[in-house]
Amino acid sequence: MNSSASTKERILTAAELLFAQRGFDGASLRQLTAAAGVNLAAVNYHFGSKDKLVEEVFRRRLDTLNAHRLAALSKVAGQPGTTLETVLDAFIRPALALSSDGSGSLFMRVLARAFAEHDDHLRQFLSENYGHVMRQFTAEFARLLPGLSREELYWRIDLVTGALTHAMSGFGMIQRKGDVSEATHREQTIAHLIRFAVAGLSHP
Amino acid sequence: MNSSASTKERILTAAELLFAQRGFDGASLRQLTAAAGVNLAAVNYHFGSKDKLVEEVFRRRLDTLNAHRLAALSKVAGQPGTTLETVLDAFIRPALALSSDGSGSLFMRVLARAFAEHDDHLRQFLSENYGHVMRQFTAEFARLLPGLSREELYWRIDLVTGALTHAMSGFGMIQRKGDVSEATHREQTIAHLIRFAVAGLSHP
DNA sequence: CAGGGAATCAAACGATCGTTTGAGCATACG
DNA sequence: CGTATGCTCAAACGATCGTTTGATTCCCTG
Repeated sequence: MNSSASTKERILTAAELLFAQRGFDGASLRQLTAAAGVNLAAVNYHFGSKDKLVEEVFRRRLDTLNAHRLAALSKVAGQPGTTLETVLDAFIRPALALSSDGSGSLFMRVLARAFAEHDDHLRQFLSENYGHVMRQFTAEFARLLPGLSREELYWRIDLVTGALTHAMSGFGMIQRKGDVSEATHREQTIAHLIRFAVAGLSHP
Repeated sequence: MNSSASTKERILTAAELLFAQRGFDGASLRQLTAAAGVNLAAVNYHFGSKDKLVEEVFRRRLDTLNAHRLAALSKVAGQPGTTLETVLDAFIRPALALSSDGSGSLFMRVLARAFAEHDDHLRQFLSENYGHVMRQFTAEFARLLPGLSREELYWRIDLVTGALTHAMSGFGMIQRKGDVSEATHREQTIAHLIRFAVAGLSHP
């Protein structure tokens, strides 16, 4: 573990890794603090409790990830030339950039876990703090797909979200062919996901 | 809890509910046996260990679910009039029938959990025992989509699987409009999922 | 009716969990 | 220099975990 970073940062990085590997319950504070090279009591000292640590793991990544998403969305939302592709790009690209980062490459896996676990407390935390992001994207999808009923739109967004979350949680796991660069691979993946999402959202 | 069923059956039913609600680690054998109305030691007596119980929870549902899927697939696979829709129907309909059963309505949620948790032991168990099912469906998809490369096909199947797993894990949660019957609602959902999957698999 | 294997039971096992404690250390400020 | 303040540390807390034990009850069969 990086011994130059601060204790809080080392704990967050080790927690992200272990939460991705073993889940929130499965990763103990003793494994976690040992991997981070800090004392066991450091978690409760710096974060208050294990639950607060979990929230902070999400906050560290989602604050900037969703800020990037909204920044990209604001550049295209409501504009005349905007298409489904450009809106989906605003949603997908920041997530895959984070996954390619090396630093945050495991976070999408953690997010997929929280997505599958129907834990009420965690869902409420995510909804309260980041629900407005999905709401803004949904509004733009509704504008670009005027033929769909509200119910039909929610259905399709739910399905697309499930597919993207699942796919992005595995990004970085699959070995890419040696003759393409990381950037090229990412662009191809983004194109894949966008085409799939467009087909799922806009089929007749 | 149903006190007329056998102890093993009562344990499996209570385990399915609690695994869906709290996860495999989160549900303790004490909560589980209390909910089932059986003694704490009954789990280790009848199943050997908690891990074996988890496997049995999957086996009880997946044996019949996948048998139904393969039976439906064998009726259409390779036939001249077969389309993507009929193959997807063979895959989706048995799962939603199980979800509508009342008895097994929570199992798809458990399956979605196992899907998100990248637990090696559980994945190996599922792959060894039920991997041939997805292999047969994949072969039929490949036959119906000759224009796609193997890599492209795997990509799309992975995305569709993620979407369907996510959607079916929430089936039964959403309140349906009061004027449609359970059967009608299920048919509409199947139609929804099939159309989405067809669009995701076959877009140009 | 008697005997015996299957099933259930309360109780306890050692291990591990998240959390708390209080002493010890460092660094900065008067 | 003395002393606050922020942080780290080993150790222990009570609770809960999965599992095991040995006695007891149940039920079928001869």
